[in-house]
Amino acid sequence: MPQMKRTPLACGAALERPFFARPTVTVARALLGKLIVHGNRAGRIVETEAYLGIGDGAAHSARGVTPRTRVIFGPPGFAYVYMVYGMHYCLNVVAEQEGQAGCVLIRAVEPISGIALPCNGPGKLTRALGITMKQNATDTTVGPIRLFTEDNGEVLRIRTSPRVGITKSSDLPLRFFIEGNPFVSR
DNA sequence: GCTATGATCATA
DNA sequence: ATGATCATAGCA
Repeated sequence: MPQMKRTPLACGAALERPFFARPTVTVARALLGKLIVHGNRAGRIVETEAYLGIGDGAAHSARGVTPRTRVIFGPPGFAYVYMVYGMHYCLNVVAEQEGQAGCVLIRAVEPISGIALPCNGPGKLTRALGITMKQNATDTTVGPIRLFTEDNGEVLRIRTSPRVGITKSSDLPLRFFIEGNPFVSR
């Protein structure tokens, strides 16, 4: 614990709509190091994955609008939550302009406050933050899940790799994480 | 209606 | 490597 000293909680500005209205990969990288807050629980995003639209076989949005994927085609900055394997929830943040598919899976966060469970995996972090389908399709700029910059001009070392746990389009380098961070998954 | 398939995780 | 467990999507 002593070796990972950080400024107490330099919570900066809330992320606004234009932050999310950018290419999905840009948003996926930009979300690293940002703070995510739900109720009294807060963490720092250390690992993300980009899921594109048509053409990305691994993305839920690959085959167009369905009841489930509707939010991914909606306004940027909204939360897309879904259940995987019948027992875990995954949290995404919608990117791109409204009408364009694209979202960013939050894969791991570093606990900052109010967190009592491991956060090094997409299913674990939703559990630790108390996120369920109730938060699906909520607006992160005004809703229960909020995102903030962390005001400590630290320059992040970002690494890239293929996405985890998928079978289609598994060669694309769309996973991003903070190099050396101990809270990255696996 | 029926079935296959997971953007996972814990256990062994 | 395997099992838990269920919403979604595609098809009949």
